[in-house]
Amino acid sequence: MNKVILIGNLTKDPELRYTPNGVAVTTFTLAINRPRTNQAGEREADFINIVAWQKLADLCATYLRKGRQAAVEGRIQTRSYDNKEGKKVYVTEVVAENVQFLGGKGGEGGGYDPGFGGMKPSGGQRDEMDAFGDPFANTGKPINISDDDLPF
Amino acid sequence: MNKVILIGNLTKDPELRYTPNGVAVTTFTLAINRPRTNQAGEREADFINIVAWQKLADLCATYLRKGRQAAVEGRIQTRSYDNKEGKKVYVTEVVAENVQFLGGKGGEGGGYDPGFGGMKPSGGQRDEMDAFGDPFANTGKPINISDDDLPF
Amino acid sequence: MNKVILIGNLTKDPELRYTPNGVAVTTFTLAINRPRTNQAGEREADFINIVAWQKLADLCATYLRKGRQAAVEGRIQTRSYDNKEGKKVYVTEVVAENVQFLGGKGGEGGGYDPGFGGMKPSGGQRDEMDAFGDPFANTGKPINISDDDLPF
Amino acid sequence: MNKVILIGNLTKDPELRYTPNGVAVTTFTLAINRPRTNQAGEREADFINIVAWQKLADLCATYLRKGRQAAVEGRIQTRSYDNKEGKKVYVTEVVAENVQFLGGKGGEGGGYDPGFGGMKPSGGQRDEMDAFGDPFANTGKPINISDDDLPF
DNA sequence: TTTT
DNA sequence: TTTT
Repeated sequence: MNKVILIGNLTKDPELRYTPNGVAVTTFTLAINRPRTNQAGEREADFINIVAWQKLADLCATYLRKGRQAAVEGRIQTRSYDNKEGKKVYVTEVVAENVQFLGGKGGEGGGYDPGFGGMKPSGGQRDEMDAFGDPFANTGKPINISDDDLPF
Repeated sequence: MNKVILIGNLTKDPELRYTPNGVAVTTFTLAINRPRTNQAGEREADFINIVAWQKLADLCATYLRKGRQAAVEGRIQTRSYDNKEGKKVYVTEVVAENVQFLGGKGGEGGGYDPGFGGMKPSGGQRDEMDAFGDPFANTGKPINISDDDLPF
Repeated sequence: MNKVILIGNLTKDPELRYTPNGVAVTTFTLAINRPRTNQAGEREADFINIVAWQKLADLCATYLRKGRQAAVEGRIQTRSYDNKEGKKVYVTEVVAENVQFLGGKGGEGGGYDPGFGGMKPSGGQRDEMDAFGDPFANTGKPINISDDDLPF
Repeated sequence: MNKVILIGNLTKDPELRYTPNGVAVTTFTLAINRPRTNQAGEREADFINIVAWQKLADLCATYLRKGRQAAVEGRIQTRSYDNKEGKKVYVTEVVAENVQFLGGKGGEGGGYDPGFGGMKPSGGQRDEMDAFGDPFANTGKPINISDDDLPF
């Protein structure tokens, strides 16, 4: 059993990308305020990285924005990848299995314009992107997720 | 809301240590098998680091051993600390709020002998340890947990 | 382990009452829409009864209203009581341990006026109520909760 | 969101039955000890009814027995049916989505012999049972579950 | 109607 | 007896 349930607010707009095989992945971070203040009397938060795949990736990219509140059900996942120095980096994140969009404290709200990074490639576009060598090139920010990481 | 529920098996014996102020902390890792095999047809597991504090730290150190099965209820926590190169390292772990010891696939079972590293310092011993300069010295393995990290 | 996490909307205003000993209890029902339609193609909901005690009872009575959305963390409880025909009635409900008030799709919103039923009795008032014979009399709707049911 | 996670022990052997259309349903009750004693100093337990369907119903009927320990993940469901006096009866139960069989404190253990009530009807047998008028007749204990209650 |  |  590996169950996680979180309610928090997005620290930034979600980022939708595609694996080399064209599978949609969106990532975002939830800020969750701790119930108690720390010893210095300050409110702290945990910042938890979330990964959503496929149809759920599309929904998150469409409906979530910075500041919005969401409930995420999923599981904790540990991965490792080799960074540019060839050193193994260990990552812990939550793979979303279900996301509920809540009323939220707002964010800048408004329409949905994912820009280029969020554009869902059709089959043709996807091929072109693959030809590009780097399917993550559209955002400039690799997330070190490959098709080996597909959780299905 | 930040809720985690895990059932898994310990990868190693738990490690009980003390903060400079003498607060008990035990850490261990749960291996949780993924329900599905990956694309190569292999069974994979997630390895999740758990931290327990105070009385729960003592219980975990007493009753858990490598291979034993446990159910952990807690919350995900993100921390950062500066490593020896002065670089910020980000850590994600689960702070246990409740642990249930399950029948488990065994482990080597048997008595409880934590050795020196697991010895609970009395007030006097604790003072001596503090005088030692490094309360983590007893294990030789700092876990980069300080009294600032107390979750209570 | 007995953990429940729910997000839903209140079917009615919460009801705040007091046990004979003057302990605050509030009850309400969450409607939670099922993810899938049934075989007839209709959307269905589950209606789950929640009980909150003491300070949490007060908070729920203050901040929740019909239609508002809330996240409830708690545990399932089974109780039985004898109805007026002397027959044992079995009840399953969720005892709230934590409630988060979400933005919600509205409700009629607005100010907080619990009326008499929600008035927290001071010590003196409480005595008078006890003298009344039935501490639930203020609502006219006994909920068959006694001081034996206190979960603490 | 409607999530339940339980770890408890079966009060009796599970009961496997079939809907009129031949869908497997197994029901059992988990006893979950409360963490604290009540005001009289006694240990109490909650008794929670679980329903599993289809393949999971078969697995539960095969692997669970009175006394065995199990972890159940699922959701709370409310149903109503009309009893023999034509009165609406409200039922709250947990629909299992995943069940993990734990080591458990035993039960009488041993082989698997479901007897007649647990016999999975082949297509032909199922037809005969349907012809019987009451698919629940094999146990003599209707559970008031019909094909309308299928959660899929 | 209850389990360890 | 039900909510959005």
